[in-house]
Amino acid sequence: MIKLSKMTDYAVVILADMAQRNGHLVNASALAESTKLPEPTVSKILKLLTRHEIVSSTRGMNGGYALKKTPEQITMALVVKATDGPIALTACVDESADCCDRAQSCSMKGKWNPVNQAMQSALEGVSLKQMMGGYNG
Amino acid sequence: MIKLSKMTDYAVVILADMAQRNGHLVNASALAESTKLPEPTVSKILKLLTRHEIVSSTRGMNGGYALKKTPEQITMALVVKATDGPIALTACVDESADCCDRAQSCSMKGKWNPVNQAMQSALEGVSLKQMMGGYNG
DNA sequence: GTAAAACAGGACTAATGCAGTCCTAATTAG
DNA sequence: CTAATTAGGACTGCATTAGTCCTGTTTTAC
Repeated sequence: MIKLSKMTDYAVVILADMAQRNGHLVNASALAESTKLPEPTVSKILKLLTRHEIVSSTRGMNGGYALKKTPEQITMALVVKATDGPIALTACVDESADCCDRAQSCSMKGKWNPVNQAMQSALEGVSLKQMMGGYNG
Repeated sequence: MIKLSKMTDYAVVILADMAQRNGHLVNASALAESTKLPEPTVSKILKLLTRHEIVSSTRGMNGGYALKKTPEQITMALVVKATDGPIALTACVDESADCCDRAQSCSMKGKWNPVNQAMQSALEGVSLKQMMGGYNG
């Protein structure tokens, strides 16, 4: 089964939780407790989300995290990119790519683009807000 | 990176090769040579494709494989299902699913459906023929 | 009828990648 | 200066996947 990593799954749960907090700072351990996920894992994910500017972080005592975008602006494409890396179903994303050791003979070289793009569009079409639909804390 | 398995990748290469042969039977070892892929692997993939009725097989001496559908009819969704199993980005495909050990507390339970469906549509929208575009053996 | 060619199915092994944890450094409030 | 908190990265163990191989079944040729 094509699947996204648990990291992405967790990231969505964490972001949904943060979205309930109206921009207030929350630290990693509070989020871990609230989501029932292990703290080191939550921490790791928050770092990834921070690097990709989906959440903002504040260091030091009384520091923590907050959403940097609205739930409408946070698409699954963004989250997947942050936790799983670039969205592409194969390494062969363009004609020139050194996709595999069979590149010379591979007749499919560069032909995966339509699939990768369809995939990316699909993920851009779903926002955090949509995924939270019906949820009322 | 979200990615499909190498099996799916190989499957497309194999199917594209078969599509060049105008319905003639080809055996596994000939396909292995033609695609430069290892024979046992090619064989394994052909068995999967046969079970999912994408190719037909003929046993016995002078047996082999042939496409059972036209390149237009063979969508990426079909191929992925044959080689990777059901198309779903998470195990949490519906409200009732016993998706994980945190099902009770998971606020995202059942919310992945839009993403899974968007994904499936994306893969159904790309056919083998499209991927072979521009290829002239 | 026997042997050879080819597919069917499944068991096994090795390697890869990911989840998860932990440690050290940097930053800020008090 | 000390405590709280994030930043970054290294390390380990587990799970999944790729890949191979073996045994059985079917069909054709002689």
